[in-house]
Amino acid sequence: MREATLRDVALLAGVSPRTVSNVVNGYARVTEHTRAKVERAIDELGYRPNVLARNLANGRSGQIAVVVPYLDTPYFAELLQAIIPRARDRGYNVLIDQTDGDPDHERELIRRGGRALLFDGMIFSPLGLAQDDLADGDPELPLVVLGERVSNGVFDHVGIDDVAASREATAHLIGLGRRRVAAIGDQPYPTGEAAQLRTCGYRRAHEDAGLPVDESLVIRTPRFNRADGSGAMRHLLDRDDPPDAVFCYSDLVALGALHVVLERGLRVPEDVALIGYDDIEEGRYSNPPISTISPDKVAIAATAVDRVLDRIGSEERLPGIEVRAAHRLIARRSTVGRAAG
Amino acid sequence: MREATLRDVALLAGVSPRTVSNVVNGYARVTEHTRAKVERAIDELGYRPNVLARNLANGRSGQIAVVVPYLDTPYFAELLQAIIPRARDRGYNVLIDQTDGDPDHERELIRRGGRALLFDGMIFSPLGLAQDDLADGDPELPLVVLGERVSNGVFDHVGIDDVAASREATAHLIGLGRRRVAAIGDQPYPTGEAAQLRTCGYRRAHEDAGLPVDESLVIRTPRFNRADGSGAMRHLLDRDDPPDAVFCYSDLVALGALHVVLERGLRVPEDVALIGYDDIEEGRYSNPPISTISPDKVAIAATAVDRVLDRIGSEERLPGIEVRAAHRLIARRSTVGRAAG
DNA sequence: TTGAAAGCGCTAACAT
DNA sequence: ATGTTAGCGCTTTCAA
Repeated sequence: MREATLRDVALLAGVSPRTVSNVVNGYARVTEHTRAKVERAIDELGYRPNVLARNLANGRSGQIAVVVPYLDTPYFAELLQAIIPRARDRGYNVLIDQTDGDPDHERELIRRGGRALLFDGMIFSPLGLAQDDLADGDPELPLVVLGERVSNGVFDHVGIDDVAASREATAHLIGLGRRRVAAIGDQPYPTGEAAQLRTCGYRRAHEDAGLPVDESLVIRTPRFNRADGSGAMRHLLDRDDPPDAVFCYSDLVALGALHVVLERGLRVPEDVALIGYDDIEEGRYSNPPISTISPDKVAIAATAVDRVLDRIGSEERLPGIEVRAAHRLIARRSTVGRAAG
Repeated sequence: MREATLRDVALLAGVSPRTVSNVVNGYARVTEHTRAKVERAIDELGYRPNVLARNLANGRSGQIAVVVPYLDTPYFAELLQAIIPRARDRGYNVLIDQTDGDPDHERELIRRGGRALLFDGMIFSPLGLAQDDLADGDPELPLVVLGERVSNGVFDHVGIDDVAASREATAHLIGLGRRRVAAIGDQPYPTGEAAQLRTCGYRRAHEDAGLPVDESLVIRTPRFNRADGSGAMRHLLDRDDPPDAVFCYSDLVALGALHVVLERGLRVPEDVALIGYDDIEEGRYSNPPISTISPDKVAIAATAVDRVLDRIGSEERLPGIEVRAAHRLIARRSTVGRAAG
């Protein structure tokens, strides 16, 4: 049997479609009597509004896109887990896209190529695109950028203070008496902005302590994953003068590095102390658990969702704002040893 | 400026909307000449079809829902990473939903409550719903169920042979000379079907080897996560007669268990051998890496997507089929020690 | 092969 | 407070 339409309900209840619409959407005031009649008709027919028709009439899809480089990166998975319910609470569905860091794919998305109108706004964690590329996006698209970029006044940006956090992480290692602190995860201009900010914080911490930076201890990696961490760590341990501590630009990098250090029969943190970034659950269960920079993911998710929906709901084009979420350093056994319990 | 519509293109090209539609969709035959004219007009106006309108006219959303209990479970994240591109290749978007294993939420989804018509089909990994509950779903909804269930002839089911895989995993431990093999992850009827199949395989392996099952070594856990693995392992190690090997019903459980074993100063695999299930990347980087049952995730994803889209495309209601994907046992250091390299 | 026109089911401006 | 009605932009039947 055909699905009941709003019109069917109106006919059965003996009112106009307009009134049914009012009841369904909670608009305007409707007499208690009328409302009851309409609701009875809705139940009787098992009426469910057709989202597709509503979308067309509204010119809105009721969906936001969340674009991340990799879905199986725990940090993004944890972030998504916070974003989805937040959006749902506000009546929005989330469309997830992974780009694999492909610049063309990313560019197409912010231009709303292809699937135009499928989403009303976007939360975007760019990887392959440089700051300037973001300017080419569809200026009508309500956009919140996650991560390390700096807002250019057009879109919003939500993230933690990467320089400060990296400085703290590095200072933590130096404060533990380490003198040869390596960094794994630097990336070249122009796309590796997140990485560059972290390297900047790493340098600042050295300056603060009056220590020189041994440039050969700053290792570049293509991504922030376990394999990159392992590879870089192997390289570092093959040296005649290996580091006694490493600041890793993600927890995955730290876990990859940890794997290699233990494999070589070295001890963590006695021989090499390790600190990561992101505070993913996996880092709390590794052996030893890894110290890390913990960004307030729930705040980041909530802010990003609220802001993109505000933009969608607003008539005027809102100016881009910059939001800094909180972060804190969590010291675990990979830096402080048994002292961390 | 307003977005160009199909009508605008038709006007400019001097043809009817019908013809433009034919060109855009590659339908029917269109004269080379007409097509060229239309295409020129499309370029000139920067015309992009309005997906919302198309959806309404077609009565299709062009989206499939993928419903998983938890997005931040690496197994699901890895599966999704395979599902999304496959669906995209076939012109479909993926809508991701997480249920937290909430039975009501799951029930609502398979009934297409609320957001009816938002998706044309669904790939569903149930957790809170029992086999019988699935029968209440909207029978019109093209549905592919993932995991352990058995198809009831209405929907499709894609998964590996859990009993066989669990039997292999347990046999692997027994074959290594272990005699007190525990199992972590059993769950009670009626919802814990996946778990029960694994327990069944565990028992079979004992029968095969002529060993009795010590029922007190079969530990129930609410979920399959790290914390459950840790808790259960603590419980087992507190006994006077702890096990010398553990079959864990997921890699996360195994990682949680591993954490506890090492924390107590015991050795893996010398004191306790551990094997997991799912072959998530994390298990390859733990120390030691964990042995596991590796399901063919790419095949599972591809089969599920293809099947649900076939159902969507088909006029008649297809009968439910049962698809078994391949799996294999991967022996790593958590069971075979240094021998695994 | 192409045109004309009737929906798809809902929203909202306008009217009462 | 409720009814009337004209779209939203596309697809597709029916005619030509």
